[in-house]
Amino acid sequence: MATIYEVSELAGVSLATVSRVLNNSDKVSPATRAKVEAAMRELGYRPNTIAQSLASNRSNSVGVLVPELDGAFFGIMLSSIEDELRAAGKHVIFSAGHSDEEKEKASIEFLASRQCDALILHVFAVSDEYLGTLANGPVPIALIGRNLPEIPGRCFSLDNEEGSYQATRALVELGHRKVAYLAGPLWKSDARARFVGFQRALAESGLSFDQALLAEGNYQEASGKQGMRSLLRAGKPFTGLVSANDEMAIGAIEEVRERGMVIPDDLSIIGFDNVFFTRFMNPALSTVNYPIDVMGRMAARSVLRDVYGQEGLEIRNRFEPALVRRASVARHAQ
Amino acid sequence: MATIYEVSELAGVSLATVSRVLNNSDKVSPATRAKVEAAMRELGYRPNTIAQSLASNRSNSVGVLVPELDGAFFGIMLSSIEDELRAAGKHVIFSAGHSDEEKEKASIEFLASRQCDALILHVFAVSDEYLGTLANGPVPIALIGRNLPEIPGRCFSLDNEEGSYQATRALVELGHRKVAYLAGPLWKSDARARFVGFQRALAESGLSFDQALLAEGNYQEASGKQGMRSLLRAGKPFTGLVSANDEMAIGAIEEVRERGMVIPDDLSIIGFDNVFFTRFMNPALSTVNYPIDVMGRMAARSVLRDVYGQEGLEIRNRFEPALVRRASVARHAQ
DNA sequence: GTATAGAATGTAACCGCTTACATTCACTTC
DNA sequence: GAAGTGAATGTAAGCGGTTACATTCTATAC
Repeated sequence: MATIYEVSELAGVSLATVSRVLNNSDKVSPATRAKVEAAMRELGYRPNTIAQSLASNRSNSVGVLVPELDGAFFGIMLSSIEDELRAAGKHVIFSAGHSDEEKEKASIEFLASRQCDALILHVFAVSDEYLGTLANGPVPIALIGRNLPEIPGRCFSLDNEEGSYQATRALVELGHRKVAYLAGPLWKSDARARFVGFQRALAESGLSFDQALLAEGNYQEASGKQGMRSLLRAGKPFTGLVSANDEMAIGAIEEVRERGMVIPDDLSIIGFDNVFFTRFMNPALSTVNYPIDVMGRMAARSVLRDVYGQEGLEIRNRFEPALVRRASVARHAQ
Repeated sequence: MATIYEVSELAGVSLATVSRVLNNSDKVSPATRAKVEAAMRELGYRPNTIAQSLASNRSNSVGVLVPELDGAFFGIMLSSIEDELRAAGKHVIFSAGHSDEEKEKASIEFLASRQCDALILHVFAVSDEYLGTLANGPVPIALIGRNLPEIPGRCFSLDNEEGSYQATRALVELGHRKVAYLAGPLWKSDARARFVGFQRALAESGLSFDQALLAEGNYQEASGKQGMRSLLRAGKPFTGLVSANDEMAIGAIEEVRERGMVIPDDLSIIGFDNVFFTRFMNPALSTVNYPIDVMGRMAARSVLRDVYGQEGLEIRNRFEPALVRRASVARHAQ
């Protein structure tokens, strides 16, 4: 691989001049620029990004941490982040935190040790305090699905409470008076917010919340199935179910089916997140849309703006959920 | 951030010695090693990976190119690759090729310009010739879902023909005599192989292949729906459908449903790939398992072995598909 | 014609590490 | 006791760029 030195030789200029045309900065006369570019072409020269990084103290890489690399939900986000950053000539290093505090910290360590210029994190397990000190450290961070007062401009979140409020309202308006709730892990802030929205909708409709109609899961399919089993076993009748996310809703549906109940005739179900395969289900699952793709894109833009000094980027920080009505809910005959 | 120089000062040794304990190579006396380690700890020293890369001419990063970053299928692969490589202290740079020749080439260019030590590619659009010259270039590549004679040890593939052969046989054995085929884009080698397996199973069962029962799609949902529409419109009756992948099968199912037909009573359907949500469908989709996760892992290991000199890794190159029987197929009453 | 300013280009130090080679030093060996 | 040996450590030259500062050159003003 040719180096900048060889290019300078061939073009008959100094290293500095070649570097200047490379960074098309400063003033280089059109004539020398042309000479240098010709030399680069002739040698098939491509800058060594590692050397550039070392000299400029900028790696042009941003680290992205998500709970899981697979999974319907995060793939979308990864995709939009990569798309946006790649277009700006930056590259992305991904890592998975597996919703475990130690693993999340280890991954952050790992990414930081990789000289990332910035980190985009979708984490739950680490504390606000930890994130606070991290945010005050040398490498800037952006947060998806979480708010940190220290860096309001680089936090991107959805109004989770509003989302399940809408979902619950939809069920109530269809005549459901007994509505169960399948909660996410309540130590996670978003799971709590979603639960609050559910309760608020109930209260506003003059319905009381019944502890026996609550089950807590971990956002995964199996826990949804198990949650539904415990709800049914409790014996309190209900005609609607609001699930804190789509995956648990799927688990719940499996359980319901195994008992010979049919959806939505015997039970109306509504999920949250609008992961892509909810459309494919039969009946298609009603859910609440979570615009994770644009949120990822916005986070990417915020680092483009704050870290790389790019200007004129359109950025939004707060997002509104939107109800997606499909066949898994039906009117309840009073 | 502390540098190796400060560590050497504090420990009272030379730069080289610090570097030696860092790479725990060579012989360093236990005493000096301890001194150095203490100094590193005291300074909170962490090596600058960029500088290491520049000096050692090794970036410790491997580039991974997939058609799409989102999507049920590739997420699994990304996940296992990251897992395996991360455990070895390497990091992964992902990029998407979008099954487009120019974009795939651009992504490969991009990854190579990032000084990746190796590339793991899941590509279709670029030619064998292009891959051949790439493989002879300076950066080693590994291929998933494709074979290149130049690098047999770093190609990882599934016997696609066998997979659809099995799927088709399964339908035939259930009494289906009229079986339609929803092909992938036939310019892709795997789509062709799958189609061949279908034809072979038919021939072996003494059934003739009817051109009117063939539709070609692009592996995406919408094309499956459209393919099914054209099959139905053609008017030739059939009781079974083999789809070249699961996503198209989903599209086909939508179309079928809209016409009031029920699966599997009116039509038995079988897909290919066993993407995770096939389980969630109702009825659950029969399919052919594609062990993309272990294939990704194996590709990662092959670069660990060939590029980073790691030994004792268990590696397999060829994989066998396996039929997954679920509720979307039923016996056809003769 | 000389002084002077500003644009274009060059010089060289540095980024933080690796590594070939040189040096030191404590033991053996005869 | 001199010479030889090998392990531990040090020296210094890169790796391929960036960039502050110095230098050269040209055009303008007087």
